Amino acid sequence: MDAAVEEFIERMGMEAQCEGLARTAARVFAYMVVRGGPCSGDELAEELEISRGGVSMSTRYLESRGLLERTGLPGDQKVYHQMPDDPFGNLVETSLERRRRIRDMTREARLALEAREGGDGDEDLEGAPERLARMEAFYDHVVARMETGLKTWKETDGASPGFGEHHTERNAT
Amino acid sequence: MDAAVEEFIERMGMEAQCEGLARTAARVFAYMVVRGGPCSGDELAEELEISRGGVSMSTRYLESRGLLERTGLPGDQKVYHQMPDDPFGNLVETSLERRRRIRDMTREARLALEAREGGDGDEDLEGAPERLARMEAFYDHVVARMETGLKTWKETDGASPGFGEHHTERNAT
DNA sequence: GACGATTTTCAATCTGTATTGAACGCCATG
DNA sequence: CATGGCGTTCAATACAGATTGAAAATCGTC
Repeated sequence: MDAAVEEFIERMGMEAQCEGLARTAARVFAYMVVRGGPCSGDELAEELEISRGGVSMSTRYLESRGLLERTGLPGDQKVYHQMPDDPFGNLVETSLERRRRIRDMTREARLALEAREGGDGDEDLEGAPERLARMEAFYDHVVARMETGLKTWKETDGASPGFGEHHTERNAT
Repeated sequence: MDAAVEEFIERMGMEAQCEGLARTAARVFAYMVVRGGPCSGDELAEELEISRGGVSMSTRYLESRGLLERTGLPGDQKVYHQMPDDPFGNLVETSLERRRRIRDMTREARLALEAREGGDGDEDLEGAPERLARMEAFYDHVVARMETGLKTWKETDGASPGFGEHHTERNAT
């Protein structure tokens, strides 16, 4: 495999934790970005030097996040993997969901604090509702921006060539 | 400690990995959002039930990311911790940096691939530059939006009360 | 419906990272 | 300049989660 590609895959394996991807899954994803087209599990295992079980785990997980999809090739009972139409848009969904959760639990904490008897029982909590409200506002801002950002991406991306057509050299007939 | 606060802290400890925070550091951060004001290391260790060493590690790390700052109290040689002016803005910087790195390494991989002799040596790499370019465009989009989002946050946040004034009850004189 | 090929599952293991706790260093004070 | 109080460091440990490999399930085919 090309050295530049290899480095890309390995580095992606290290960095993509911020997207909530385990190292192996990230490497599979990176490889599939380069590879694009239908690719068997054996191929992945061999190219990335991971066990067949690991391939199964990773591909299944990537699918569940819409970062990979499976297909078949006529005249071949193997399962093949390929990039879905918009893998990157789907990549955001998870981070977005996490941030929504953080925002929600911040709000819950604030509401619980505000609901307590008016006089602050614990004086150390002075101003806590305000601080939580600020954190909530922050994550509201982040979530809102991620949502609109996702939308604009989908619009501009729809125009681009995309991963849609895979040169599925139908080797049957 | 208030049950709602405790839950907030624990849940934050679980979720904040997406912000690149270790569990303990995230718990300290969450506690400090609630607590706000000057807080000694001993207090953190006791409230969060972590070792004194762990407190030192976490606070040091949070400081390095601008999520916490230290201060002293007159008539007290202990080190106190408090929230900086804009902890949340600083929270984004790291995710932003990570995404920049992913974008850059994607570009590098693409350039390396394009630089190779015109005729694709490996036919499996057909379309790879285009796919990498799309990933690059995605991260460009993400990075750009995060940058402007950070700016707008700082503008709106500057108007809010903020963490600025801590009721540092000067217990001297 | 049995066979061969392929994928999935899962218990055991491995690995990286978080956490502890005791030793050390530092500083202010008397 | 010795002492006490804190903060930091770091080697040892604990732990969570990733990875493997072999057994089991699945699927298509004859």
